[in-house]
Amino acid sequence: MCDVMKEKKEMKEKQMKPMELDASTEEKIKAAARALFIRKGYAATRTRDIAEEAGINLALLNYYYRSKEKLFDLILLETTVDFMKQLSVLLNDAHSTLEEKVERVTAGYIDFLTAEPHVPIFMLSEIRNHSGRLFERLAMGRMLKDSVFMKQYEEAVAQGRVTETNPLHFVMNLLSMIIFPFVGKELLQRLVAMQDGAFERMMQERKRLIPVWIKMMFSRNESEQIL
Amino acid sequence: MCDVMKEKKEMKEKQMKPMELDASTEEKIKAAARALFIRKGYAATRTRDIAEEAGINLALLNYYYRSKEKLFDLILLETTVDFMKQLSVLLNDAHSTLEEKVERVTAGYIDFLTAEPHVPIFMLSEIRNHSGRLFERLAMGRMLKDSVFMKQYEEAVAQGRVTETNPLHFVMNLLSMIIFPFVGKELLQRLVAMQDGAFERMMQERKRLIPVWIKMMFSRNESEQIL
DNA sequence: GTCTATAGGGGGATAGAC
DNA sequence: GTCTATCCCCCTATAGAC
Repeated sequence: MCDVMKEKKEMKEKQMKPMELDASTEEKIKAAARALFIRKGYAATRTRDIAEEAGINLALLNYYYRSKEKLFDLILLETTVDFMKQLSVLLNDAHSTLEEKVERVTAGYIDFLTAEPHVPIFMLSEIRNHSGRLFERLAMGRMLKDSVFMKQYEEAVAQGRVTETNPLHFVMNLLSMIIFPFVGKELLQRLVAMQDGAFERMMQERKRLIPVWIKMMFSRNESEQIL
Repeated sequence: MCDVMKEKKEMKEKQMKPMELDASTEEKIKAAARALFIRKGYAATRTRDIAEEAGINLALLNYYYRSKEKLFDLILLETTVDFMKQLSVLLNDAHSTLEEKVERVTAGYIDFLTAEPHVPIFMLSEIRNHSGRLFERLAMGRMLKDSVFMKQYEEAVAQGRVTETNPLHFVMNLLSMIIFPFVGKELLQRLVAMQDGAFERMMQERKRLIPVWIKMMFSRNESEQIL
């Protein structure tokens, strides 16, 4: 676990605060910071805005989180870990087939990104600047390699059910088709003239379509093409 | 044409500067600004850094471009227009087939993004904040709809050669598979343990693979599956 | 056109009262 | 724990000399 989260945890334990019904000041600050950082990025977010959004005073931000940067690191890390954990859980379900995993990853992330469309671009653009110190200890280097998904994929290749032997292309294509439309929404909506509702409807369609496309791309058994 | 570019053009014409072999001060500033804005974004880039990168004095930035924001608007607009024009030219070539267009878009953008990997995330994250005033006049709403590509796509649908009838899914999938790996590089490289050279090699592979995948996804004629 | 020097404002952080 | 007031640095922009 990294410094930021460790400090955070110790702080919590030391204070022994009881669970409250309405969010504690500490949580209100974090929620406000998360909303603003994710929407506008680190550099464009002012601590004064965070305080206002949280309905508290600026000084409290430093009281609880020491500095803007420490607060940001916490949020970037939590957001990324949550995002990866979601993927990890789905890829390591021992009771689902390869096809079912594709369906669940697709549906799960499309729902998540519909609710939180700014998360991927936030993660991807901020990791570029802050990754060095933050993600070294995360050790997700073997997350894909050691997954149940990977074992099933290798089986499918061995049995000749799948054509492409590099599983990274498979994962890349799956994540691309799921995530990119949300990242590129602004541009895609301008490329064609698209209403706001139309985009959301397309994304719901893609829950069904992406698994079919993936099967068409990688399955050797052509009779399985459903559409 | 928008204000930013118009002002720029008038400025140039008024001054009647002759073409020089080494870049003019004006161009040096713009080049430095482009490199920094694209790499770090608007808010995180300081005018002092731009001046230093350009090897000139800070005051000259304001002399030539009035303000940081005007300089930024110019660069965001130019970058976006260049990016879209590249696409527009390829999609409107009257002498290439649908399949050839897919191949050329793929190869063209993979080469471009290999050289300029930060461009898409820059465009996509900054358009979010600055789009309002900048892109209204660009009128790219009919760019796809009026293209040769679209006519060929509709023909292919009418002849039953293509399954998916919504061309936006087609374009979305193509652009997703091309662009997303560059946008998500940092995360993808951490998801698996990947060397630096490995990523570039995969992207070169994808020049060949993406057109094949697209054909598999959307072509009704299964015998065309080459791989 | 290009420089130095500086004005002017904004933003992160803290001191100290309550 | 929470507030007000304030410090101080840094950044953009400009005045004015050359």
